[in-house]
Amino acid sequence: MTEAIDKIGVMNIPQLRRSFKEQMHQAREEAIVTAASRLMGKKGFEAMTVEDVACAVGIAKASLYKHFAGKDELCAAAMVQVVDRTGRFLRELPASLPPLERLRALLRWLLELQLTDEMPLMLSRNSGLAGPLKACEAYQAALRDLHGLVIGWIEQAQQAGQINPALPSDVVMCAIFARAADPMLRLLRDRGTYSDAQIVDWAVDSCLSGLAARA
Amino acid sequence: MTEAIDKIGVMNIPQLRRSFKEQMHQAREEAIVTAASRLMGKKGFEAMTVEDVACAVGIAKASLYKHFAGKDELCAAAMVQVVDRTGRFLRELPASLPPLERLRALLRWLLELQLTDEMPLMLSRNSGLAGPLKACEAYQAALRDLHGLVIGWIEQAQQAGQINPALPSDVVMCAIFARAADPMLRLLRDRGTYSDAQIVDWAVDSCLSGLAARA
DNA sequence: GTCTATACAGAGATAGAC
DNA sequence: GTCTATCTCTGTATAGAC
Repeated sequence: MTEAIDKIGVMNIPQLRRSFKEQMHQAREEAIVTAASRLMGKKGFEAMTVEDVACAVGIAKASLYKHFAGKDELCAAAMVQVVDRTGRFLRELPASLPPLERLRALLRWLLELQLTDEMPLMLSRNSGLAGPLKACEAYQAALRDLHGLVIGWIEQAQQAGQINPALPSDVVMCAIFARAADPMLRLLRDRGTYSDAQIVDWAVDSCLSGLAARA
Repeated sequence: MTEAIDKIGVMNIPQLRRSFKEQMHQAREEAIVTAASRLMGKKGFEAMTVEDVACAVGIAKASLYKHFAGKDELCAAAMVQVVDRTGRFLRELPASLPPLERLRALLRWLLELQLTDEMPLMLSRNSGLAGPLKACEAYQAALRDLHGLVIGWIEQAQQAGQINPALPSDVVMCAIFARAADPMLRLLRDRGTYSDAQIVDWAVDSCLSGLAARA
């Protein structure tokens, strides 16, 4: 009996422990990326420091470098995460939702990401992360994936006469994705007169109306 | 005779030389601000260094500090300059131009500033200059001035049934000014498929259509 | 893998001679 | 007012003990 247990132990525990360690490792990495994402959303890529992230997670700066080669890689991982989350959100939309409503849902998602100070999907102009991100294959692939999805909906909405068919579909796509870093939200919020919900409504509405088919 | 000349000399030359010096001083400051403006447009506030600016002007970094107390003040001056230039442009529009066309001209101006890599009128999200700029009275005053002008045109266009009267005029204003830092331009330009002129046309058009009165 | 301590680099700002 | 040389601080990244 004890032999049997020992055997199980010998056979399995090392594997279990290894798996456990890996889970811990991955959990820690996720915590780091999430913290980086939040800080980047609040302060921007340049202003956020690696130390900030380490503090937020509760580890030492040097430990962080065991997980990520540097600030660029860490932030690129954060960008990949937000693109992936967006992709998941889009794929979970009810199958019954018509293309135009999918686009509206995407717009709202992008704007809310920005307003809640999370990592916006789009880098703002002149971000120092733009270069490293161009070289990050994981990011580029995730983005291409999103683009394919969205372009499809746009073309359907154009065929349905809801989106201006005179606009190339990639122009429409850029117009929508650009809202993720639209300064309008901050401008309006800083006025202090309107609620966040109201601001998002206006932004969604004016964007889609601008792309709608004309009479 | 020599006495007379001397007298003129004594009386006027000091004044002339002083005026000359002041002109030089002002010209140098303008050159500095202009260089800062360009560099800030290209690289952004954080990435641009004071040394960059000094090099571009052809002076030493320390000399620059005789003109401006620091980087913040220098960049604030650059922002004031671009706001002032925009104000001049708007006031020079032909008196016959109807309000909606004035707004269109403003939009085009803002977008072209951005595309030509000059200092955009709007800071992009999370710029480190945002704080200092809030404290800069000259900037705030210049901006208020612009706002008053533009709000007036918007209300006229609303009364003429061209701009959606359901939108508060300051919301329309924010929507327009935000285009100055709209990431859409960069996104489209990076695709490499369209000309700058085409891009600006689409951006102007989709923005104004989004704000137009609905059927 | 985590920590403390430190090296290294870049950029803002200043000192002091001319 | 301009210059060269320097200070100082901050932030990325690494060394080395445990």
